[in-house]
Amino acid sequence: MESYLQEIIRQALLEIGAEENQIPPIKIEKPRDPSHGDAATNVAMLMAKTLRNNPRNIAEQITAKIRSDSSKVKTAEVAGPGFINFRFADDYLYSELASILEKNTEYGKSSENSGLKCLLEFVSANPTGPLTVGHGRNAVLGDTVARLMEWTGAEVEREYYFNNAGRQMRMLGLSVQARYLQELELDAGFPEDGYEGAYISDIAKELVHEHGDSLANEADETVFKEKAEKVIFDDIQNSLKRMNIVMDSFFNEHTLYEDGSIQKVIDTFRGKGLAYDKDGAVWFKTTEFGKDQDTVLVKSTGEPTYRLPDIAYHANKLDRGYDLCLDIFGADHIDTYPDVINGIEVLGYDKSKVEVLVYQFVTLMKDGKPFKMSTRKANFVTLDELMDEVGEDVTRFFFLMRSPNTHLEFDVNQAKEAGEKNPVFYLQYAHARIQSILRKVTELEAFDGSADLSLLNHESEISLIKKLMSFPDAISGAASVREPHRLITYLNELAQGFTSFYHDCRIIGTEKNLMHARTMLAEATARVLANGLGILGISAPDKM
RNA sequence: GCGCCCGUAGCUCAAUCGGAUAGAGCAACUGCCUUCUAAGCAGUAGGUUUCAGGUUCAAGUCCUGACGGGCGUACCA
Repeated sequence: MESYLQEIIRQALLEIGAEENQIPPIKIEKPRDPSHGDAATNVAMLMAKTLRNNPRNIAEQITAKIRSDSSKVKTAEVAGPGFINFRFADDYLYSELASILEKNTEYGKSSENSGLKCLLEFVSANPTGPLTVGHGRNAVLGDTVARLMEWTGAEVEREYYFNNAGRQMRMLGLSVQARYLQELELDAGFPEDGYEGAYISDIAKELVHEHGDSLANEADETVFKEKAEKVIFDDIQNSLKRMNIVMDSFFNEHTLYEDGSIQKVIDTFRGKGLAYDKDGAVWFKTTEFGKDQDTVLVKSTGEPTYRLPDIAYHANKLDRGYDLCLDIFGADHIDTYPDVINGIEVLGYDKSKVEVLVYQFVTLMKDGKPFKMSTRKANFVTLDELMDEVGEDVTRFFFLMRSPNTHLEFDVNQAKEAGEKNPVFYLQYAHARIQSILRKVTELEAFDGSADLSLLNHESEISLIKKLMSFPDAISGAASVREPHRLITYLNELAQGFTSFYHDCRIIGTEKNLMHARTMLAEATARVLANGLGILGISAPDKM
C-alpha cells in the first residue's frame, strides 16, 4: 500500500510541474488521530519552498491530479496546514483481513532484515551468584530484541559471555571453602570480601554430602570454585529457561588468552602508538578519542582490566562474520563501552557493526517503598524469587513495558495483583475471551472458515481490522529502534479495539453469515494477540 | 568539575527517528452483570510537557543556558 501511494503521489507531482530531482522521499505515515484518515503524507509542505507556493495550494493540486485505483483508495483529501489524507477502500480492508488469516502464525513477519546475521550478547553475568532483578531486565530485553529481529528476517544468535577466572571467582571459591570447613566445624574464618549469600552455604553442604570431610585438606580453593561454578551456572540457566530464554552459545573469556588474540590487541595498539607503558601498567591512549584520561589495559600486577578482553571479544565476534553485534548493557557501563568501540576501530573493524543498547536501572517497589539491594550481602532479590512471587509472564511483561532508557519501577504489589490493576492480564484476557467464543461457535455447528467479510461494516469492526493491519509495522518499528515496549503499546491498543468490538457487535446469536464473518475477525484478532505475546515471550492462554 | 540518561495528569509511564486537538494505566468520581469471560465497558475530572531563550510552515521531540534527579567518572567487573 505504501509504495502504491508513493507512486501515485509522485506521478501527480510530476504532472503539476515538479522536476524529478526535486521530489523528496515521500513519507507515508499513519495519522495519530484516526479521524484524519488511514494514511497521510506531508509532501506538500516539504515542496512548498521549491515550488514557491503555499502548502495547501500544492496539496490541492496534487489531490486533483491523483488517479487512484478505487479498489484501494476511497478518498484523498487536503487537511490542516497541507497534509494529504487517504482513506482506504473497504474492499482493500477485507482482502487484508483474509490474508492475515491465511498467514496465520507467520503474520507480522517482514523481510527488511533478511540476510542480516546478528549476534546478540546479553545477560553475560559471571557465575558468582544467582541472577538478580537487575540481570532480569537485561535478559528479557535481550531476548525480546532477538525475537523482534528474527521477526524482521534477521538470523540471530544469542550469546552469553562470561569469565570464570580472575579475582571474583577466586573469592567465590574461597567463600565456599570457608563454608565447607565451617560445616565440618573446622572453623577457618571467612574471607573479608567473601560472598555471604545463603547459596554459598548450600553449595558447601552439597560438597559435604558428596565428599564428606575428604576435601578438608585441599591446598587451594580450586575444587570449591569449580563446584560453585557448575552449580551456579545450572541455576542461572534454569532461571533463564523459566523466562523462555535459551542461549545459543556461551563464550568463555579465557579462550581469548589461549588463542593469543589479547596479545594481538596490545601489539596492534603499540604498533599504532596508541598503547604505552607507565608505572608498570599498559595504558590505552583514550585521550586520542576525546576522553579526559588515558585508561589502563593491563594492571601493574599483569592482570588485564576487563576492557582489554572485551575489545578482543568484539573483534572475535566480527571475525565470525556477523553484520551486526548487539550488546545489552546496564547504565553502569555507559561510560566504558566507547573504549571498546574505539578499540575495535583501531584494529581496523567497521565500528558501525557494533551497537550498544543501554538500559537504566530497576527499582523494586514493595508496599510503596523502594527495596534497596546490595549484591554480595544477603539482601538482594533473585530473579527466581521474583518469579515465584509474581509469575513468569508478569516478570517478563514488567521488564518490557517501559522504554529501556528510563528507570524502571517494578511495583511488586501491582504485579502480584491478579486483577484489574495488572496490565499483563488485559492482553491475555482478550485472547482467552476470544478463544472461549470460538469454542462456542464450533459447538453450535461445523464452521468451514469461510465467510463474506464485506458484512463487516460496523465502525468497531472497521477500526479493528485497521489495527490488525498495522501489526507488521508495529513489529518493524519496535525492532528498528530496539524498543520492545512499543509492541506492548500496540497490543494494548489492539486489545482495546477488540473489547469495543466485543461490546458493540455480538457474534453468537446474530444472523449466520454475519456471525461467520465476525468469527473470522475474532479469530484474526486472537492470532495477532498470540503472535505478539509470543514475541514478548508471554503465554497466550485459552482460558483464564 | 567532566561524561551519559532523564524531567510530560496526584503516582507510574506513552507519544510512530519535527507533524494536525499531548495519550494510557493506577488513584478519584458517576453509571453498566436474567445476553458470547465484569480480569470488562461507557463517561467525568485531572496539563503553561521543570524554567528561559533560539532554529521553521510546524517543537514534548532539535540547539544553547539554567534548575532538579539518576548513573558513571578505579591499576573493580
